[in-house]
Amino acid sequence: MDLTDRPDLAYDVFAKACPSRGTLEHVTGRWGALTLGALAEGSLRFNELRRRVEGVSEKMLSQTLHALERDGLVHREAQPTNPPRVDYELTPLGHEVAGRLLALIHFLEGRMDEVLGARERYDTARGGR
Amino acid sequence: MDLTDRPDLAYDVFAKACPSRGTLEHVTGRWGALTLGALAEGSLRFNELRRRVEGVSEKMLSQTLHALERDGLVHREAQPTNPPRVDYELTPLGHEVAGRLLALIHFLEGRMDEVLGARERYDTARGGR
DNA sequence: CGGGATCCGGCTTGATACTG
DNA sequence: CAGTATCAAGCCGGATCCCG
Repeated sequence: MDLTDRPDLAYDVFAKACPSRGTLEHVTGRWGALTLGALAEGSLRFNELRRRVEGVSEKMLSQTLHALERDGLVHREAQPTNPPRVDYELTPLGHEVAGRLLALIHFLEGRMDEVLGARERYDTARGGR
Repeated sequence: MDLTDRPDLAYDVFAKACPSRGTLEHVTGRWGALTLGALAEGSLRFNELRRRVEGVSEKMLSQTLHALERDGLVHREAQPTNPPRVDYELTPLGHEVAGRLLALIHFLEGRMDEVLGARERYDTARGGR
């Protein structure tokens, strides 16, 4: 596949002003990737997500969920009970995206020893500085 | 697959302090993803990369390449000629990562009309604000 | 519980200039 | 060509307070 020769492609992520670049960043961003990964198992409530995605703040989780909902990858289901209950789940499109994302994540997790080995070699080669 | 039940997994990206999270960010980050995508076609020189990845600054490209090289995903081949010539290419591990990344990118590019449609619906539903 | 609004410090980013 | 150094700006992200 030749990436330089796709004249028919409407949304080329390599183009500066293309909206696909923005969506890619929502999906692969620091919290977007982990949020999608967490929701791939099934629907979760706000604080369940917060616990699953270690280190995320309320603010960033909220922000991330809004972006993903706006892009049509996540569905928000609010029940007007008291206390309120809100469930987040992937849309069909979100599931397809999450599947490809998890393929990448799981591959990386399985090869981390190679990555860590490369890091050590790189660091010792370039001396302690 | 149940992500909550992987007790044997050494590098769980959902864990806060896990090095896999850092590597995932190098790979999926704003410039990391595009750099790996560009190199998936074949080796490129510094300024070729800079032109291919629209909008990246010299500094960020340099920084991105260092991180990817350190993680063992990119190989740097410098020839001590004058003027200097440096080629960057993916390692075998880098190719596997880039393949999975491109699967995600191409999928998103092909579904951008759905995403854009969802955005419009979201925006008009929530009034002009 | 499920968020929104605000403040604020610091890391990241992007120009610009400089070097080999 | 292939970068590094420097610096100002701004956006990200955390903390906090608030509300329904």
